[in-house]
Amino acid sequence: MELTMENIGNLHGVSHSHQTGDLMNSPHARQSATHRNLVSSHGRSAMVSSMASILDGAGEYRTDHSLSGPLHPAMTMSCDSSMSLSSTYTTLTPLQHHLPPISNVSEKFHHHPHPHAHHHPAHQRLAAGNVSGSFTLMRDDRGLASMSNLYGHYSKDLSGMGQPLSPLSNGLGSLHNSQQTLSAYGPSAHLGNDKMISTGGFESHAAMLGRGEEHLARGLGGHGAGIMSSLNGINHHHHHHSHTHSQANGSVLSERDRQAAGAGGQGGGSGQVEEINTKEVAQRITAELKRYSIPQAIFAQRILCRSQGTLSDLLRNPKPWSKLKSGRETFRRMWKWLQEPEFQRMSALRLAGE
DNA sequence: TTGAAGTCAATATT
DNA sequence: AATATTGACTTCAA
Repeated sequence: MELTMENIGNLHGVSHSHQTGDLMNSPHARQSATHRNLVSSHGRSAMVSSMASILDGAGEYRTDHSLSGPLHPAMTMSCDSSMSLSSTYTTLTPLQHHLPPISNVSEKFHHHPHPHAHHHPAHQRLAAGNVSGSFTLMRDDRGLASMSNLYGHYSKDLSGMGQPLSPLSNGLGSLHNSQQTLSAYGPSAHLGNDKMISTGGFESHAAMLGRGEEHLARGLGGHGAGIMSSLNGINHHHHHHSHTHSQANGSVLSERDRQAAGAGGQGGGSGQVEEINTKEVAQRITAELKRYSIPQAIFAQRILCRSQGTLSDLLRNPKPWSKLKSGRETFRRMWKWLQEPEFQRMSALRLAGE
């Protein structure tokens, strides 16, 4: 999917070279010539295999993409290059399907066509049928719960919240989500920037699209303050960076970009073409990782398909969107992850790693 | 050819 | 154990 987005994004910009570039980048292609290549390859194979299982007929799919065009969803697929070919039908799949308009929530799960029913696909299934709000929450909860099994640490967070399970806990669970929302607050203040994809304006869209979670959390706003403070705290603490970024704030982006957005704009936009407030995303990712005790290495590898060192650097010294080239893809992934409901995030972490 | 952007893998720190 | 830093290396665009 992301490819799709990428392509679209790049369209107005440069030509094909770009998209291919991205594709090539992530995988192993990079340092091919070197000896390292060998080394990297091993990790690669693992990924590939897992991917294959996820996408079941991956191989076929590629060749035959025309058929499955619409179905392969924006799901949590990991890195891999399989889609390079799929770029064909790019324009059509707006990534929208990712956020089904309420009624079709169940569809979402289709994408998860994994052949092996091995684990506990159960929770997903259950979750499916429902529509917005409250149900979404339920799903989340389940997701988390299941996750906790896999990752010991996750549970800790839950316990910390004080309410393991119970209907109410659902509410709370999503609540802590709100931290994201709150962050929206922060940046806007700093940057005074409006058009970033960051939580602000975008969020409403998301909500409209049927993504109950976020707006819901937002509604609860009350504690936002508390969380907020924590974020800010982080900011302040880290004053020690020796880096000389001209852009301490990070994101001063452009006014003119929005035209681009508008142009491409179709309302649906789950926002792929938009610019991302890298600083904010970095903060939020950092916060989430901490919250769930997800090590950078895991996140980097499974969600971003990057190394721990890379992630660490991106998190600490995010470059402004306007200065990014292919590196945008990485931030898009982070952003996308942030946009997903808990259970999906977790499953993504899980899937890529098995 | 050169330089910037991105990464990785190894290594240093915490 | 997790995160931070760094040197090497590729790719892309002047």
